[in-house]
Amino acid sequence: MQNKYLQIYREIADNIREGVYPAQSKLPSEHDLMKDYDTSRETIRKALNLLSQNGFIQKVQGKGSIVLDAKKFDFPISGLVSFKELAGRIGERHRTHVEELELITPDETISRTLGISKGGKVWKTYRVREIDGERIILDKDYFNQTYVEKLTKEICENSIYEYIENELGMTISFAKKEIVVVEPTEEDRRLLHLEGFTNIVVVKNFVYFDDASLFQYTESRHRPDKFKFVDFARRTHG
Amino acid sequence: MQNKYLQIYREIADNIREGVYPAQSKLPSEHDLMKDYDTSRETIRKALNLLSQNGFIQKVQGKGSIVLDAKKFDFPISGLVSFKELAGRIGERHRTHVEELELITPDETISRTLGISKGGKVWKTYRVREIDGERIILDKDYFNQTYVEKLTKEICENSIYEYIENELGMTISFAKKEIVVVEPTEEDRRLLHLEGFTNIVVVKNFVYFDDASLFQYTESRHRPDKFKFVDFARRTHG
DNA sequence: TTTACTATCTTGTATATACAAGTTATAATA
DNA sequence: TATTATAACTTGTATATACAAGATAGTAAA
Repeated sequence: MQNKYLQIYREIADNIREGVYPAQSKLPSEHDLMKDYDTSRETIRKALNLLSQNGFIQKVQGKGSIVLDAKKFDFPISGLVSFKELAGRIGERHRTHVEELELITPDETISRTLGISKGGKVWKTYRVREIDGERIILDKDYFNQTYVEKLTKEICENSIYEYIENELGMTISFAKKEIVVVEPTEEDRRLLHLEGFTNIVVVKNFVYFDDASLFQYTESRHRPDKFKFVDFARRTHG
Repeated sequence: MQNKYLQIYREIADNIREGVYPAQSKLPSEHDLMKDYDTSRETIRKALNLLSQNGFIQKVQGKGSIVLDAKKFDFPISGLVSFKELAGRIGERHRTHVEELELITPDETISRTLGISKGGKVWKTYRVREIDGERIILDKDYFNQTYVEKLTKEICENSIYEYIENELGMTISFAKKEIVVVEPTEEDRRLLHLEGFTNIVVVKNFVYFDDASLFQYTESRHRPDKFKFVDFARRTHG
């Protein structure tokens, strides 16, 4: 048995996704949910606040919790999900080609970004994501070897995040992302199908564990016509 | 006097931005903050959770709250801020050209996106954002007249959000965003400086009030070389 | 009919308590 | 010395209470 409030969050989130609570309708009141789940109001409120943060509902004082349109969930790359999780969601035919995999002594740039000390090593892997026969995304990943000791081609073909979380037992927690548009390099042109494209979308990812240690830097290089980023943002007042 | 927890949040956030709590250091424990702010632990925890959500700190059970690198705050367009707020932050010389402003009967597409009923009207405005003498962004805004009755050139040149929040007294609450890359239209080429660019970054914004009513649809069209989007994402487990 | 009030329902804020669980430093033990 | 156990300190979860504040429906008064 786990967290009560997380369980309630997931149950209500599923209900919203499945249309049990349709968009524009209202959730039961906190008082009613208390009785439904046999718990305290604060626990219900924790679950509702999670739903609000993640764009499922909008709480209005005095009225209730309004269900928002959950189209949010054909999200391509917002949030922090692995390509495998993503591909599973969109349900397309996809393949991953591991183009490079080696343990390197990092150059100045990578050393600084990942905070590698003298003599420290880094796992580097280039992976091309193919969807419906087209090579669309080039993922350039760098892992601090202090945290990820060994990588294999099999792990890279499946899911590195799955390996890290399930095998190594680490908890991936948060990331800072940066999206820019640049001209493709020779490398991009060699590895991706870029005929006729003069720009490429670069998503830089700095990924951290639970304890705020930075373990991964990734550059995800997308063909512009297949790129889409969806986000949910709340306005902070003051 | 306002919210205690919001005040505490802002005070600690400012302290982090100003380096009073440097990156990688730890905040005082919840117990100590309780005493500092003469409040209860739950109130402190509300403030800390806000800081965590917004990428200021990482909480680690048993250890404390680790301060993260607050570079987050040279953000160009993540979150939900107006161009005026943004430009104020980056402190560059900017100008806004109001290219179009009229009350229209919306076409099918706009009607459907904004949920306009028969006979309903929409304020449409095109604004070009000039930074350091270059016309870089084209903002195409559509406002449901039900919520925004009247717009003037002066309001559009200053800040529509400021007008809505301060004059109309409405609370802008959240938005769904979508980022894609497309080929520029003739209109883009006419209004922006696009010599040599074959792509344009389109940020679609669906903006909602407090009570979950959709009042604005915006297409922000950016010259790709000047575009940058920064985001902070937490991984949701399960 | 219209207006104003009131009771009631909703969510928001602040506080207090209890215990669970993870971390760390210290002291006791082998 | 090295290991183990303990105590103290940290954050996490769950509960209960009280009151504030916004929304709504019904009632009473003008």
